Amino acid sequence: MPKTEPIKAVRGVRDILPEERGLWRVAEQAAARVAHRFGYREIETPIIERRELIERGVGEDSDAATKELYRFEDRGGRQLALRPEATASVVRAYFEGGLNQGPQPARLYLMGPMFRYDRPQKGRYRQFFQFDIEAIGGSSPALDAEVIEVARAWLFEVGLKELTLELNTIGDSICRPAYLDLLRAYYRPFKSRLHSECQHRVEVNPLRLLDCKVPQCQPFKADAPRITDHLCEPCALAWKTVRQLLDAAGIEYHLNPYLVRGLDYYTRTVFEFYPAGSTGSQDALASGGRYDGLAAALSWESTPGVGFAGGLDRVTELMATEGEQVITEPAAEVIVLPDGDLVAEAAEVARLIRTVRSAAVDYEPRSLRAKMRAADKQQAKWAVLFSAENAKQHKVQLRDMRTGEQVEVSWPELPERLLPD
RNA sequence: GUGGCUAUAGCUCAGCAUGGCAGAGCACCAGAUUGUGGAUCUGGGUGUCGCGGGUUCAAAUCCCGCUAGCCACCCCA
Repeated sequence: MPKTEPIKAVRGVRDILPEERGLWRVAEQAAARVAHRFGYREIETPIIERRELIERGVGEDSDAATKELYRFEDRGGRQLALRPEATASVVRAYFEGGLNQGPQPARLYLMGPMFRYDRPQKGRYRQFFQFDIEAIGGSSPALDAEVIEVARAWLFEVGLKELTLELNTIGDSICRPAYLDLLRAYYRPFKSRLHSECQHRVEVNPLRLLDCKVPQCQPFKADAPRITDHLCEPCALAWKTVRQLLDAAGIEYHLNPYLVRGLDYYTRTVFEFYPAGSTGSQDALASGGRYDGLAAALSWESTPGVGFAGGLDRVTELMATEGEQVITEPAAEVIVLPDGDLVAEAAEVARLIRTVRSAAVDYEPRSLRAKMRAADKQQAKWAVLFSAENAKQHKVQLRDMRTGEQVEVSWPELPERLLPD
């Protein structure tokens, strides 16, 4: 048979191997614990959705929709997409599942894979995992602060305490249009001195001018009008309340007037958590904000909401570099090493042991020495070995791998001898 | 989508400038130990040199294309 190229994983995705999986479980369990502590209930939504939901959910002109979306047509000709984030799906499920009829707000959390077709590098994958929190059906600024507190509590819980919280508000549909006009008016005279994309932004999406990182566009930022000076009364009050609540909770934050969301239905609070000292935007561990216009953009009844998405890939990466130690339990506590081809007996012995402890059988046709070495490598706590003679008498040699002590035990005695302390 | 760096054993990497038998350490396998792990010693290379083409008597080495990883952009978790 001609040798052909072995089949590898597709670009930008990866396996979480057993050794690494323990660390992930720590991050996931912390997320679930924190979510429950704040009264959030778990929800799961499909990773495939109608393309429209996704496109309208992330903004049809956004990068996420135009160049990063995994889209495909199914066998029935339906236009589908892999979700690049969870919020639109959760909002859809909130209405479809009747959660809008229950107590408000609905506090929901979700964990799962998201997909974006962008160029892979460390901390950025085409399939990545998010911990997602959404509080839908409530407009209180207290929920904004709560969601930020949940994000922080999670990061704290997994040992990431050196954090920077960037915070801003972007107003709402009442006050933002007027502010955008001011911003446009301010930038128009400089338009020719901006880089090409920003020239376009002046008319189309002036908010994005504020977080442009191209050097030639920087000089104009400092004197640009700030949204915080042009908020309508309700937005100003909400903005003040959020900050007061964060202060009261002892949560430090850094006001960043250049932190924006480029989409119309994002409103008021926006925030991002970074590891302390980080500069790159690709290091964001969690980010979120309020999206009072999203439900309407999806053609559901207008409903406020706020939430965040945290990146499991980046969080576990950081946990590992911060030296988070995860005790890896042995795959099996007891390893049964039969002599020769005493397969049926070995299986029976293992079955008896499994009433009290995990047990695996070494069926490989190799020397006892090799099997012992393998048992040692797997950090088994006990080895159970027996010869044909032992098997006939329903006896085994029970060896404590830590002390090297070895005793002869009859089959019926095994569970008792191996009882967990 | 743009620019740059990289790709040799399971892992970390040397070899490449100046073409000439594919290497080291760790890991792995076997034995010493007459079937009982860890320590030690001995032996074993387990490889389409990322893939495809080109130049050459000869290519891991030089040239071209592709793929993948990493880095900086774009953007995001």
